[in-house]
Amino acid sequence: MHPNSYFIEHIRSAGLSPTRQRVALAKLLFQGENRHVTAENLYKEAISEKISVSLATVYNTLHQFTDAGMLREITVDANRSYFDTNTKSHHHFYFEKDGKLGDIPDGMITLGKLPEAPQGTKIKSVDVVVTIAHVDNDY
Amino acid sequence: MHPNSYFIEHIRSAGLSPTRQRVALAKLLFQGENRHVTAENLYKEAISEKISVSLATVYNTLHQFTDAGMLREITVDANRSYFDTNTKSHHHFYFEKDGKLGDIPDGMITLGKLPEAPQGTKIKSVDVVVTIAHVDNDY
DNA sequence: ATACAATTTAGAATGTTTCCAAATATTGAC
DNA sequence: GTCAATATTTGGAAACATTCTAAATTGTAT
Repeated sequence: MHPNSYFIEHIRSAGLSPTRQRVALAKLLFQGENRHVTAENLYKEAISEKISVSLATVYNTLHQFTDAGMLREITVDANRSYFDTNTKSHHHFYFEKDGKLGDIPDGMITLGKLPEAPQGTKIKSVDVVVTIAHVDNDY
Repeated sequence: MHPNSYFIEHIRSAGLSPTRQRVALAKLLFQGENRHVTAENLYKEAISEKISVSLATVYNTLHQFTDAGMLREITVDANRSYFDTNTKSHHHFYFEKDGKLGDIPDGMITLGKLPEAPQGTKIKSVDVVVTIAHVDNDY
């Protein structure tokens, strides 16, 4: 059996052709633990693993995977987009110092009742971000 | 009494000199209702009100006001920073279609117990963003 | 294999934000 | 008020993430 068939299947079932670069990126993203990546750092990782792919393709692929529900886009910082391989609804720590994201285990935050969405609209997402900063010794 | 003395005082008490442009921007921001602005749209508003100020100064001023606790920066979109004149802890709707923010009235969302911040760090903020999208008629 | 369609690519373009060094304004001392 | 010292403002350049574009390459169905 092809060593990549799992990833190829994953991509196919999202309605995308399993191209060389999509398969390679899917391997980086979906083998192993859940991950939080930015386009730039996934691109650098690919390059350092000798995967020949362009930055534009990394952007395209991240968006295609997101549209296909394989990734979830997370907004925690006004200057960068993060993509989370865990698409189940959950919340995030954002460690300002190093720009890293962490998952908040399910159940650790409980949201109360949500307001209704106005007519003709729907709630697309509810995101909770707990931003963690260093303590400044303000004595 | 100087018509701007309220704003001048506000700026002084934040430890900033009340320059022409800071006073003018403070008037736009703090007279009337609470507001959600981006640097770009505050800049355009200032220009259309014949306030002579540069975009760089708008950015500087928004950050200085934020550092001084007069504004709160809100991250809802990966491409733009929003600043909220309401610095009390509260949450937001984000209307994707037109890039506008709305406040979620206090009490409409109740957060359960929060996790502890790791050693040497503290929770800087907890932001809840409810993103509102248009309903696509997927029939 | 071939042909048509989809994807990838490098580089240009865009949009937001920050940086810079020069010009201007503000402040505090007299 | 004037002056010198300091802080602020400014336009333009630079930085950065992201999107766009049109040409080249690859994938797919036959």
